[in-house]
Amino acid sequence: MKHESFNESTEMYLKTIRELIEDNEPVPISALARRLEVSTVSATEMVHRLEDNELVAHIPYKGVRLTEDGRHHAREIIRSHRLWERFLADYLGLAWEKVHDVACQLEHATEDTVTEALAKFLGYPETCPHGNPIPNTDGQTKSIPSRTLNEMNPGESGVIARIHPESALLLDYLSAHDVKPGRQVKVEEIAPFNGPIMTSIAGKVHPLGQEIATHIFVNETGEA
Amino acid sequence: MKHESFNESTEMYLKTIRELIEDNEPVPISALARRLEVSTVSATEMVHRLEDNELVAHIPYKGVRLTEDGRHHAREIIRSHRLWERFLADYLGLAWEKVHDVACQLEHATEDTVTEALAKFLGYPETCPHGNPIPNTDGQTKSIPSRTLNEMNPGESGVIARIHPESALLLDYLSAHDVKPGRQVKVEEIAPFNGPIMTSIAGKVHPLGQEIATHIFVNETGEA
DNA sequence: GCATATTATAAGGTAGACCTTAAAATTACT
DNA sequence: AGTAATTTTAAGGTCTACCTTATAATATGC
Repeated sequence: MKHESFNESTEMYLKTIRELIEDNEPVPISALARRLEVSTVSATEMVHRLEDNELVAHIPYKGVRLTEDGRHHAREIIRSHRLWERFLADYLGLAWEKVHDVACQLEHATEDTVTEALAKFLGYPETCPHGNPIPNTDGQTKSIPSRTLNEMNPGESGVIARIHPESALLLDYLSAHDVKPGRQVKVEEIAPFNGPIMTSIAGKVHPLGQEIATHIFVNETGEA
Repeated sequence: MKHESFNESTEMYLKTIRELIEDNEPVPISALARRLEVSTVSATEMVHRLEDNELVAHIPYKGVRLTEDGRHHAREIIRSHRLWERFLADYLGLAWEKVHDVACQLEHATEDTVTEALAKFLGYPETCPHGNPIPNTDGQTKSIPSRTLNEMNPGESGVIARIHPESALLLDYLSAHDVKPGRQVKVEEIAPFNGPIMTSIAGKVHPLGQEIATHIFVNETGEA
């Protein structure tokens, strides 16, 4: 396992690929490009560079997979990111919805030894403030069994477990509507034609769009 | 006072210029280039870019001065750097000689609001672990009245106050020889022809080169 | 005052990470 | 099987921050 350090772009791609992986399917370059807000041509170019560095494997017309090396680096970046988020929220008192952006900068400025020291200082927390698991050094990520809000049916309720993937815009919106891990949520009604999901959170009713709902993971507690 | 954010190169130049200022004299581009380890041509190009952004004023054949804006940014970076050093040393337990390099990365990933929160968390420390003053928000930097070791005469002694400017190589060397702020130091003898300065620190005799000595600031406590 | 440094400018080049437009290859749908 | 959509490749461009080599301008020391 090499311990090279890569630049910010490389790290962003690796991290994003890992965030977009679902069921071990290769991640389409178009999905990558969308998330990173670059053209597909640029993303393709970059994927070639990542291939040269043996960080990803590209299956034409299918997508990219992380190599062992790539997975390792992605994990370290995500680990660093989520640990910094904990620090920023718990020790510096920065707002829940702001820590993500700051951690996005800090994650690239942190080598493994520092990440380790930070983890120790924080007492090896298991999740970031948005509920996402902090991978440990040996690659174990505590999987959280939960469904996304858009998969739930009217009448079902649960507890918000995590927001994923995060973005400043999303977190700002959710924060303003009091949607945070730990909150009890109930699906009241789903409007037709992919309309908003009417949810009640802390006594109030919030209409949440379908796309937003895919970012909200809920631990079900039963029907009501 | 604008609150733009600049890239790492820009910040490194501003910081370096501020570190090289002495007696308000303009900093020669050659000195800048040497410290940043780039060619004088590259440094000149970059200085032109900084001029375009109104961060520095260049006096041909003399050197560069920071503008009001440039000074402000340089101060914020140095503030952030030294606060991170305190955090890394005091809370994460990283080695005295290692924190500089790590802080060099973190400083560029930190916006002013985070620097503020960090300062508060740390209890507004006045110096970094290497003894350098942490500038406060309104531009005040506690000046430390001290001489560099190479200006001292045989027989004089004092307490090491600060190491400046810092670099990984220098700090590693000094750490290995137990040269740190707080240590009592006495100049025993100065070898001729710019030879080493024989100093006694904590009972042991250390020969220190002239160049290294210019980085060691001492508060005199009298002669002996 | 003149030769020697030092400093500045000019010219041409590289690498990384983007961009656009356009054409070719492949996959997916009916 | 054929068309439409997606994906990839190609070509040409931009910007930043570097590089080298070479020449011009200014300073400094004797």
